Amino acid sequence: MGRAPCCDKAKATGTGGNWITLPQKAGEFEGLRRCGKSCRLRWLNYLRPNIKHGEFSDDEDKIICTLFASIGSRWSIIAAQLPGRTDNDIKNYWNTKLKKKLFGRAPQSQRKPHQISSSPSSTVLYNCSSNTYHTAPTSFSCFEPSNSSSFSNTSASCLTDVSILQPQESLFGPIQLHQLHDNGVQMLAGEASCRSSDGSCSIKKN
DNA sequence: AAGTTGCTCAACCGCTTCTGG
DNA sequence: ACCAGAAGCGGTTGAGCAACT
Repeated sequence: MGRAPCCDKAKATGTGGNWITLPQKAGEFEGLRRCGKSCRLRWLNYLRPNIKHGEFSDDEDKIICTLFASIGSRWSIIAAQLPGRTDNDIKNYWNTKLKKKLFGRAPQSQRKPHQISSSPSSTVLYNCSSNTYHTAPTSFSCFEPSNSSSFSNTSASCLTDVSILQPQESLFGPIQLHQLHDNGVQMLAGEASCRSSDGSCSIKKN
């Protein structure tokens, strides 16, 4: 009954069984005291082959920021765009480093442990020319993958001054991209969308 | 050297989603 | 349509370590 065990799909990568029965089997040999859920998590986040450990690259930063701006804290979807990174990894990276990088930090005396002082704004702006991130009151910036329509291409380049408007209402529907000109005029520059089925995102430039 | 504070990240927890009976 | 049970997901915690005083 129920969903097919994820291990059926994962046999090729080594779990080879049912997460619920795995700790029982392991316990027979090593006295392992873990529930199946913990085993699954440990496998997914740490033991799985091809997991990348270590520093995130600038490209990965950009992709995380862009996807967070457009779909929010859907870490599994964001992780799907970053081969070798896990949702837990990205979540931790966002909470401990990237958020500070984006939103700045309050004086240490005002902070409690494990707390980010400034509440995350729903908007993120990336300045292509200075290669920096900052908050913006009404718009998002986004990146355009250099030569494909998929974010799986990590060598993203900028669409200068392009903003995604009304992101909250457009989680998976098409999001209009507007280009801001020096004289303040906004021109429709393209459309971005994410598919809820597989979490892939794409940008179509006009 | 000892105590305090802050940071990182693996793991936990509880809720949601999915799927076959 | 409903239920049961398993996986999936995201928020949160806390141990261990580093930096600072």
